[in-house]
Amino acid sequence: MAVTIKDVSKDAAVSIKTVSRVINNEENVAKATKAKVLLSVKKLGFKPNKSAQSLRSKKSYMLALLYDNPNKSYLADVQSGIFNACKNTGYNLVIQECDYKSNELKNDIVQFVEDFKIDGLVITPPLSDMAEFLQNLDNFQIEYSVIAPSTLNTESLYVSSNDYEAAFTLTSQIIKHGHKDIGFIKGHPKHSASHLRFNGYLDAMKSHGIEKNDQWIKQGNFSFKSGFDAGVEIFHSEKIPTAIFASNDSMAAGIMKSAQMKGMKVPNDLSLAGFDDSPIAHQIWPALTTVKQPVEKMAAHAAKILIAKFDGLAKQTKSKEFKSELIMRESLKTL
Amino acid sequence: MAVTIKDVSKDAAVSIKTVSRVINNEENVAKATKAKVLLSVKKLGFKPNKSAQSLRSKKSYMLALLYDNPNKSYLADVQSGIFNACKNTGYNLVIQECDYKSNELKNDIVQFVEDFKIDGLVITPPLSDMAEFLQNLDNFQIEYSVIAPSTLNTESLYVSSNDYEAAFTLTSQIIKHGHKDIGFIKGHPKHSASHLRFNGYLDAMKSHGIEKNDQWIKQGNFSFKSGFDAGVEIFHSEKIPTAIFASNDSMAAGIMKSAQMKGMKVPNDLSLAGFDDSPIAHQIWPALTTVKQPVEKMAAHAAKILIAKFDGLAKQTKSKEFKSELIMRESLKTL
DNA sequence: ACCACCCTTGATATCGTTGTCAAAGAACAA
DNA sequence: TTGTTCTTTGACAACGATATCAAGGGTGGT
Repeated sequence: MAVTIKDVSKDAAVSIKTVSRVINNEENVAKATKAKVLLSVKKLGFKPNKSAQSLRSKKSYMLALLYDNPNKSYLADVQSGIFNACKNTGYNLVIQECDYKSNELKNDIVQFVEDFKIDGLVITPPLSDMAEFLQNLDNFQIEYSVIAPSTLNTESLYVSSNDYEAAFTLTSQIIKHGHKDIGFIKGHPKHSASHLRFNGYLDAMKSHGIEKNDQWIKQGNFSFKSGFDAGVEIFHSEKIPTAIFASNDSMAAGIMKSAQMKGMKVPNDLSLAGFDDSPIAHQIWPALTTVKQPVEKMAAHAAKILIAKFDGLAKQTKSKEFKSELIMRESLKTL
Repeated sequence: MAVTIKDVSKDAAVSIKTVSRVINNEENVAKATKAKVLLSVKKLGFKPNKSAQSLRSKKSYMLALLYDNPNKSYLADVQSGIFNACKNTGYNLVIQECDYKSNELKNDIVQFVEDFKIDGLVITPPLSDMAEFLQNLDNFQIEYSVIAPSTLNTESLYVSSNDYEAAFTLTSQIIKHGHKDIGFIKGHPKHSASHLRFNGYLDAMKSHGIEKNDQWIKQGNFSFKSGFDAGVEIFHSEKIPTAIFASNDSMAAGIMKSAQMKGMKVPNDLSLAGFDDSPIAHQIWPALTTVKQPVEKMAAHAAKILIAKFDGLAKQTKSKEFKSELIMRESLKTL
């Protein structure tokens, strides 16, 4: 049989309530008592029973990851970040796939949270960009933290990245490599990152005094296929750009495929840049110049600020912006 | 306040124990009583409180996925399969990363299962191939089901795939395309799938009366880099094969990169085949001929047989072998 | 010396289920 | 009819924590 709070209380010669106070870090426990209890806890190897705690305290000690994102590698990184953050905190993670287009989404999620008594949600794009959806969570007093939201509400918990800045820098780099004819593939329109990256590109072009060419700017949706299709279209134009910046690596890989199928050589005939540093970025040849975001760290932090709030340590762990890193690889060539 | 068993018992005018019997599908409840209770359950929207059930019955209603596998897309498929299987069963999934090389692995996992009161484990390669590890779980009476184990113990719960057969078929296809000089890249030696696939290749070669060439057979470990390195080595040989079959897609992509860097064209100068149908297989150009395993279905089934056992329905859901499917794409060309 | 107040502690109720065990009723055999 | 067995049901304890509330002891002010 496992060690219970009762065993500890006997061993430490205090009441069970006192043990409870110690393990919950409550105030008003004499230092000596606390030490005595902690000793017994350690000696007996006591671990509180989650079910009992949960039953009595109405907390589930469960976070849920909400996603509607086909990018497996992104998702895997997010998950792994959250799992690491949960380790040794007593919190656990459950994963919930959603359909951001569903009309029932709002209600489904509220139902889900209530059914499983989820303590808090970690929300990924594009759900993190749906203001009405988040508002609904607020109305039901559901706790959540968002990854890369579009509007930085200072009251809510979030982690963000510097997409605009990174896109600006990368575009500037492309320009510095001598390119002027630079195409752009936009990401999924529901993701705020798409707009941030696009604006970074636009502003970099403008600030270097380079005209954009709308024939080379295509709408994609972050999928390989949308990149491929955009490539096919662009290569049908009368004039072809010397470089294309795609808002993520999958689309850049799609463009590369369409270029190679046309007999064009990357980077000799066409320079390419992506975004995200997904595995695909270095598993194709030539490898993609791209921007690496600390996705795992961001996800971990998103979980941490939630947990900190639950444990009453909100002051220590706050919302935060993370910096991305430019990764120069073979797909970008000096003209 | 949520609806409890007490509310239901009042509404149905029976004791709480009877309600408990109904929701747990126990025997010896009169048909009429059962109907009455189910009606109230539905009417009030009663859902049993997990924590209370768990506390009293000593079950956690949690499965854990054990893995030590760097392949994110494989893992994502496995996860998603298990999640689907868990849906509406009341079971939940937690994920546990392990280090298969660790000496403490055995003890760590036992500890983990006891700490979290995990009801059962779903075990993926290469952990599923470690006989001693599985034996240890048996000793501690920990329930588990394995995905693609090396030795098919009829007593244990497992799902397997026909790796040998698929590798045999694919190799035969390559031969039918006119190739005789066929290289092979072996997978991670600790994965039983590696040996099955290799044997499928060897036997297909033999049965078509084709000599293997050991210079073209390299040891890999399923990683992109190991494929790349193997390619570099092979392309240094005096004679170069006309086709290479890599035990997974990542390695095939690695070979493709090394070939392209050498200026070779795939499939004109070299045909390639992979295994797994990972996303990368169709995100490179030319797209890879490969073998698609129903990973998600397999994982779902692995979870199902576990859950069936817990719910006393072991007879209905049994261990099973799944068939893979050959996917012909551009990377394989007729000589 | 006395009282008020705060800090610390514990006895006991409680969360929402399932387990135990016994009782009531039905069914069957003699 | 009577006793035996089986089916169905319910009263109450128990799981292992936290919540409530009251009591004991120390401190400081008067």
